[in-house]
Amino acid sequence: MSKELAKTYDPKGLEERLYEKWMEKKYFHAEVNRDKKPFTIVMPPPNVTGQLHMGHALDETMQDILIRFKRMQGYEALWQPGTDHAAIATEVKVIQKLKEQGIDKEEIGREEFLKHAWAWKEEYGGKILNQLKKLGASADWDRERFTMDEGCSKAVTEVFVRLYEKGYIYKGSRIVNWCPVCQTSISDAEVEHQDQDGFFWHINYPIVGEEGKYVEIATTRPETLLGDTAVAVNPEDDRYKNLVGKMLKLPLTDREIPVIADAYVDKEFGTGCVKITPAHDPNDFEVGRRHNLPEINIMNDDATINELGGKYAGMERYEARKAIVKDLEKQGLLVKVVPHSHSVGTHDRCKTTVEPMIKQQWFVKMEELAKPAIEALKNKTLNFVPERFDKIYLHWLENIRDWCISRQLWWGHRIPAYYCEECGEVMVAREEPSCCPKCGCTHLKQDEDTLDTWFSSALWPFSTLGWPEQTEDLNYFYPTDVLVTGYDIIFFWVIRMVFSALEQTGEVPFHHVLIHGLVRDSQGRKMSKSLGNGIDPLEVIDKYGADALRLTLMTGNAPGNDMRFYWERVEASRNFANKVWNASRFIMMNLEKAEIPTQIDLKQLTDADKWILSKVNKLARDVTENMDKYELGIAVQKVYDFIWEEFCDWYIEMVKPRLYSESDTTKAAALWTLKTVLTNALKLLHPYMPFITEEIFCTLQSEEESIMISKWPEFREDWNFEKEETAIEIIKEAVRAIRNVRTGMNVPPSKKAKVYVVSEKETIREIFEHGKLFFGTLSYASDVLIQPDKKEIAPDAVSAVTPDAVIYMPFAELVDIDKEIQRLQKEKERLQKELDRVNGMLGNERFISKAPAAKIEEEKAKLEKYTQMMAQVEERLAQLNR
RNA sequence: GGGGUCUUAGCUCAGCUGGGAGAGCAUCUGCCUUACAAGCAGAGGGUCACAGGUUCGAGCCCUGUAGGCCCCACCA
Repeated sequence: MSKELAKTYDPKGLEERLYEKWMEKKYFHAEVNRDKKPFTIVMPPPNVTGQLHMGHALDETMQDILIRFKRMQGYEALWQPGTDHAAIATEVKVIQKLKEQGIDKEEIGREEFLKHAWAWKEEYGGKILNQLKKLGASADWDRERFTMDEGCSKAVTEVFVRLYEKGYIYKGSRIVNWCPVCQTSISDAEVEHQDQDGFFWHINYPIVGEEGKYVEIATTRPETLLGDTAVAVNPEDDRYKNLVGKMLKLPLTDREIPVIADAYVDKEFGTGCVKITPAHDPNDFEVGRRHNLPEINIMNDDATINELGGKYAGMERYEARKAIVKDLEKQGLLVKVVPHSHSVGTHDRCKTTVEPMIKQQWFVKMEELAKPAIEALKNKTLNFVPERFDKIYLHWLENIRDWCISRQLWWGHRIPAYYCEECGEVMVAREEPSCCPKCGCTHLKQDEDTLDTWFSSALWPFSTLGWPEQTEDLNYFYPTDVLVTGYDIIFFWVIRMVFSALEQTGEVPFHHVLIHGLVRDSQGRKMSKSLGNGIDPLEVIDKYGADALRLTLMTGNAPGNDMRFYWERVEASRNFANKVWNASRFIMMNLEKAEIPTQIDLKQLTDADKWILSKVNKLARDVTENMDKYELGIAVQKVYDFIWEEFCDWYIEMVKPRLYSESDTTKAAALWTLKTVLTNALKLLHPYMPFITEEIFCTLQSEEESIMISKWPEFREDWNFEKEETAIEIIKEAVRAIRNVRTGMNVPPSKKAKVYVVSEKETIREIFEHGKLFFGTLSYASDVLIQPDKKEIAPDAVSAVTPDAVIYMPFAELVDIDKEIQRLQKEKERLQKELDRVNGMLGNERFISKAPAAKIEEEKAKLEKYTQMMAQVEERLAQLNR
């Protein structure tokens, strides 16, 4: 009846085949369906030119698990995929490629360059999505989007115009972070602070008209001296009060600058006198604006000194520093040089030291936009998992500064601002205006700048669903349910999506943010290209299969925590896959030999059948609970343990004698149970290991089409068998005790022995009577005798004391009495310790009066159990010592 | 300077709402038992960083200390 499963588990053969089947059958596709509840995840769009790395693998696996889980639960599950144009990263790559061909960006011009960029996108873009498919990602590929496609671009323009009209976007001359290598401004979020060892140069600035008198300042950047327009002191600083208002001769220049008072200056730090360079330091910029100081930009865009730098013009900034220090020294103005470690801002992408520069840029005013985003978290419309990321989110929003959104790049969304070449009028519009509304001329020019790449990704959750149109999709699938991403991207993306969505759609873009950590190498280092320590997920898939990789990434790792990658762990995952495979093969082999009914009266099941059915039933309940709480690692651990231990190591072994017997009347029940439990376990495992579960499921359930659209198991009352569960646990306890004793006495399984189960309690004897068949096999018995007393048992038989029964095994010549006594002594010690603990608790009045009744009952039951066991052990010892 | 996080078996890590310490790998012992040696059956191994506190009871909650990691921050 069943199809045959391949002899050995080979992920390579089946993964590709099954993925194709899923695609063909359109299982990943989601449509508006009012009969179902929607469940939506938007995929963090990987960079078009990106290469799949372990971080993606983890991120996508988590999303796929959630989507598959919800899909099986009957939700209309949409996983919206796409790619990001990754403005700066892509532009840099295209420039590099052109350079290799001897082509210069500036030479070919904007239009031509963009052709190359699009060609690049066509060639490499989407490659990463194909790599995701190898992972098993069940995203709705029919809906694939790109941040620069027509719809997303329209959304970008719309948002820009709206924000501009509301006054939230403005253009201004501000100090921005400038990357001299990439030749563009960057936002604060893109600046990485690095502690660097540097120096404090103490320099004397001569006081004008007071020969031989100086003001000593201290700076870490002497080259910026060329742009100084003041020296500031703290107004409360008594040492310098009389200096305020005086003029200083700026060394190496012919300028004179004033001494001003500003509270920004820290009296305790340095000399208490600060040189003010408004054009090259954010703080100085503020001070400068407060005091109306001139802003002298002394640098070119590539961070060389410009013509305002006099003799230093043309020098690179660090070269200029050296020259200036040397000249100061010559003039005797250099007081001292003190080693000093300070934090330097670098561009996160190219690691170049950022140069603060005053530039005309576009900004988003953040204060008002931040408020609803803060509120959304506080009123729990938005939730981080784990919660500790709340603080990071709030702290950033509460201290937010305006967002510099213009970039001096070509690859990206061009700013929808137009300038009249006649009168200079600025127009921000959805479409290019035909003429200037002010002067009527038609000579208009669009702003040269493009937008920060994150400006478009901030709209991703709704732009991909059709916004600004009020589409059915948007209506149905939005707001999305959960966003899965790494903690490294909260500032760049998560926060910006939240405030953008709240402003544009009036709703949070998602209700939960599931945060994961980094996948590091086996030594705990970040995987990086420069270190060459990265592990290619595709290589792992090639060697062990996508299922093994997915399982590896999901086990032994808590939300938000980093994890290390070990090949050994992949191997362990693969071994588990192999276990599942073989167990399934075994079951199918047996199913082939006999007819089994599709439906069965549960009364026909034996205790063992009911036990495992009850177990898998509870497993479904627990796993669902864990998954609902995003405890994906805990959930899969439970499935793993169930399948390997309970199902394979215990249940299958219990059932074997029934299967092998010609006459056993409960064989059909066993087969039904095997099939049912396996099916349910496979379903619970499916989100984690989609391929192997599908392959087995389809072979096992030939009448069903696919596990991924099968129904997720739910807890059902009629599969709950408490009594049988207890019964089987009692037998398992006995089996373990027997095996333990046998190993301790070096009796191999091949040496069968009679096993006597002694218990005064009829209920216990009944339990063993019911399970006699498999109990005998599991405990290597030649015969099982169940009796109320020790009658007929040889006095030198070896014994094993369990809470419910005492087991005797006459090993005859094998018995070493001394060894047996030793073993029993050890057991006695262990029991005594337990008894002491329980007695300690129960003897504590405060425990009795304060602990919950259930707990007290539990301890009392234990006391009884241990007391009984102790009596048995003691009796046995007395007997042997005789 | 502020915040977060970690410290649990030899290694890497789980441990959900406080109630007798777990997994994988490694080690040791015995097994080719007709699904699986990528396996089976057992074993050893932990004052849960340290010091206090709350509690009948703390790996878990609170405070402090030490060490590691991370993030944020305009001290020139």
